[in-house]
Amino acid sequence: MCYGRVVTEVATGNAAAPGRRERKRSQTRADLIAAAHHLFSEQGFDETTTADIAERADVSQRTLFRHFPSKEAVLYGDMEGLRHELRDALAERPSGESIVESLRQAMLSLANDVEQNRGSRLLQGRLAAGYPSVSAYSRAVVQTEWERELIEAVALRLGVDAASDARPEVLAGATMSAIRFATRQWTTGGAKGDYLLLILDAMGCIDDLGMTT
Amino acid sequence: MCYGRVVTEVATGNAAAPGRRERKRSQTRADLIAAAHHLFSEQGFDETTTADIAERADVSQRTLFRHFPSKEAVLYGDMEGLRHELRDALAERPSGESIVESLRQAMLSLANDVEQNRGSRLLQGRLAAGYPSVSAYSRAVVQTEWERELIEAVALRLGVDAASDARPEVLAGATMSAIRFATRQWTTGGAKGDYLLLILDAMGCIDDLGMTT
DNA sequence: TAGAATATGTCAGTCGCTGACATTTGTCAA
DNA sequence: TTGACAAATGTCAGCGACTGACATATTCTA
Repeated sequence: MCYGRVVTEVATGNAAAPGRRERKRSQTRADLIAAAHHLFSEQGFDETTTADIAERADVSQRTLFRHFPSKEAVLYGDMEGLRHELRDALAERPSGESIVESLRQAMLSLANDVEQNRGSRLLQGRLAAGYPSVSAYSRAVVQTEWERELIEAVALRLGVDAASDARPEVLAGATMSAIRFATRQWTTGGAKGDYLLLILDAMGCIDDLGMTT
Repeated sequence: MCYGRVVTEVATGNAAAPGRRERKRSQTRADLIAAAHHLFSEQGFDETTTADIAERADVSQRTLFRHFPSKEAVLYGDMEGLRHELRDALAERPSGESIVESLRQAMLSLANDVEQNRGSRLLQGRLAAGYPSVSAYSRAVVQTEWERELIEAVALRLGVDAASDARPEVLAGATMSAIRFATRQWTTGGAKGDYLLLILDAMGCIDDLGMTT
């Protein structure tokens, strides 16, 4: 069940003037996210119903599901741009650079995002640690999307087909594991440490995975 | 939501005589799995309701949810032992062996299982490819359980704490990616090829991940 | 064989999520 | 400005996964 897609109808070419309609739309979207984050952090994820969220955002429950395909999607609703940032960051790396180094540099996007959205990211991390359904969504949807970006970027750089060559997927998998590890450390540590440092540290072992004892 | 646990109440110490009650219990469990697999392969996953499954297994819907915590869990209900097989296989490897080699050898368990349950594994693979909810469950529950086994085994062998040292998690992540890649190849190829060979092939690149271009 | 333990059925109910239809609101051209 | 079209929203009814509670039946054990 769950996790269905919602057609987000992104800007129709003209990225300059959003217009009142689009402005209102993204406002209710932001309201829903804010309402959800507030309630989740106050009462917990399972303990908050989608009706509660809609109520607090002052829209109907039906409207919530027009903006988000699932309750979990509202929680992660403020991570939209991150995927593209990741993609762009990867695309901008010089092709002369080693791939692992490119991946490392791309992690700056993540670190940047975490720094600018501390509260939200911490909430997401804590809920993922405490609620199986949130953890499942994070793994199965959010992280899988990022992984796909990594895979495609690596495949492009290696000049191979990701469907027939395992290397992109395996390298991306190792990187995602490093991200998970770092994120967990950051979350359980109360978001005090330097996220970027944690990631780079975790990624350090990729260079000599094969040599592991 | 979903994916809650069910207390499976495994054998009460005495592994010899299951007794009629336990026999009946595991029989209805098997019936449910068989019914589900049949209906899933005939009509698809989303198109089959838990009421349908219960009906076909000739039990009440409530009973289904006493045996399995979710519809997805019924689909993967015949994968119980695999996790422990994996663990045992890993525990039995000599500590002198390189860890990657141990992981490779442990993959024999998976390959064995796939060989002995072709139909079921192929169905699971196809449904995971076709239904987001199945794919999500596979990633978030099944694969995550396996990964945890790998992590613990590697941590033990390295003599490090998996909570503070990233290497076990990163190596396990790379391995899981190789498994995913191999499984996808096997599934889309119609389950014709040698699964073990596909896994070993995919794992081949782990040795020199850091050197990638 | 009595009594405890467990498995099952039944029923009512919650909650996530969706389709259908009517209403409002923003947009854009005449 | 107005009038028509498109998109956003509200309302309502309903499906389906999943759960708690209680009664009943079956199995185990002393």
